[in-house]
Amino acid sequence: MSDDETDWGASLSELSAVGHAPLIPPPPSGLPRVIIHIDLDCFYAQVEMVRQPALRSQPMGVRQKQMVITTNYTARARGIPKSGSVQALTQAYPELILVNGEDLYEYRRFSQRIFEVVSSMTFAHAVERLGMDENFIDVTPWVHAHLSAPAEIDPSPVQGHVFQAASWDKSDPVHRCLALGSVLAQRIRTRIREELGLTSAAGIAVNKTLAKLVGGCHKPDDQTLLLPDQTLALLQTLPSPRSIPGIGSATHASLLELGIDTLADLQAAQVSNLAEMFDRETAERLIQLSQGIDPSPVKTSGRPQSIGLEDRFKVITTRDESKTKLKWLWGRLAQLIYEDGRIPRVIRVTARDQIKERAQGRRWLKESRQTQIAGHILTGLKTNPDLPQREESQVVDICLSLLDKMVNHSAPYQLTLLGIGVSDFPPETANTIQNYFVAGAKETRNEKRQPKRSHAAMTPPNEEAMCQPTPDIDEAIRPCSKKVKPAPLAIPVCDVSDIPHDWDPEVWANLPMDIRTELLASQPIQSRTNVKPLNKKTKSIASYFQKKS
DNA sequence: GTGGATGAG
DNA sequence: CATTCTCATCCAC
Repeated sequence: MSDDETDWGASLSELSAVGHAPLIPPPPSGLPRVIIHIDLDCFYAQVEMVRQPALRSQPMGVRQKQMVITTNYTARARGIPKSGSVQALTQAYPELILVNGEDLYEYRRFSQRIFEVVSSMTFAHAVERLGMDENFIDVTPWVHAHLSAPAEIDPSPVQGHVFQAASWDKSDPVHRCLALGSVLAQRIRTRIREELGLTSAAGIAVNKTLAKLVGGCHKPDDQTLLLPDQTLALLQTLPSPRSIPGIGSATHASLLELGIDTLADLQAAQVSNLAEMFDRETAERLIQLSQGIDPSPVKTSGRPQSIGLEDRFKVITTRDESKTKLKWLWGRLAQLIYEDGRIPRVIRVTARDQIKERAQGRRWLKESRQTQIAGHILTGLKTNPDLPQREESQVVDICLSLLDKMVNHSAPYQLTLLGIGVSDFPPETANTIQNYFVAGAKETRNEKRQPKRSHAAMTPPNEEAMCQPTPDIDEAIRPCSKKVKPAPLAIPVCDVSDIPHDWDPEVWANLPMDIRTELLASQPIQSRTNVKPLNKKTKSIASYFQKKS
């Protein structure tokens, strides 16, 4: 037990990745990983403020049905909570302006653009999305490359806060690594603000869990660095094991059953203590997480594996109402599939039946049914956001037949949720580098489409019949619902110092992200700072856009 | 492959 | 506590 109280146990395990060989990427010569976690401040509210700048000075929140899911910092400065029920908040704070955020369309777009900005600045490094507004970035290679610059010339000042700064040692190479990470984090956040007008918070640490946790120390619009030797100090500030990302309500409940109430209890636990409720691997992971040890790699997020829409409502009791709702959902989903550009092979319908829930004594009971969908039905979405009439009714009929598997229309039921989702996209073979450079092959690439129209103005069908209409509070300040489209995002030019010197930055900047990633991935890391001969594989492609000198 | 459980924001 | 509207992962079947 005494070894758990020394505060360098965690950092040691991080430094030498022994014991986690299968999970960890090859450890960079004794130095720690450097992970940045970027978290947008009250994301939905910020997006709405960008779309409507007049909202900036107002206490404002974003509403979905009867829930206020986030408020802006103007509201929070007045003591308004981050979230709550519409009822409670509007009663206590009549000045609070609410914007409807049930349609995630714009948030999705901003989220994609944030990912693009981050990816464009971090080159071939892994960027992993978490939800709409968070990104993990493994910047270890960049840090490594810049660490080799003479330390005396570049003392690499820290950007932002250092958690418990007293133990800062500028000559410690581990501290220097993290300091470099903080410099990059600051640049990334600045770029997100410049390009998109959004502020964010960041955490810099040796793994994902710690980066995320420490990033919460200074919000909004600021960043915090965690030194490995302050890991336990940070963890001691957490009120409960539930505060650890990865320990959700179910795991927390299981821990409580085992008599593990506090984080200290979990830190001191043995795998054998947890064996009743968890398998060995999970038990080990939970104990490690409680000690700030997290070997999980930052995974590169690709395109989504599924796209879905759900709508909750007061109640639906007939097949006809369901059909109307499904038609409306499908119309919106078709637009999203069109913009994605890939044709899914599976379609899924989700439903929630209050009567079934009560019968089974459950608080929530979501059911879903899925089926393969014949290729020819959806191919129209490759070129058009709307399907031909025939195909559209085929899709709606398929959805209804899936619904029929869940609800018995000859017995009473009360649906309170319907959703449609698609998945099983064919693997993307069109994005290979060969394909891109083959003459005339450009059109075969799976380019992301420009959105044609916004669905923000679309309202659910028969909404008045199916649910109590909620007064549009935001209409009060937005009498003319002017569609504010965010300016198209130009992929920013990289820092010249960060790409090989003989590559033309302008050409580089105009290359699609996947091509850049492929090129840099094939590029030895040292060549970003030192000139090295191109290897054979890269040469032929790289020569296409080398500076003509 | 299907559908539910869990966890994330 | 879940509320809302998602998306990913894991796992029994």
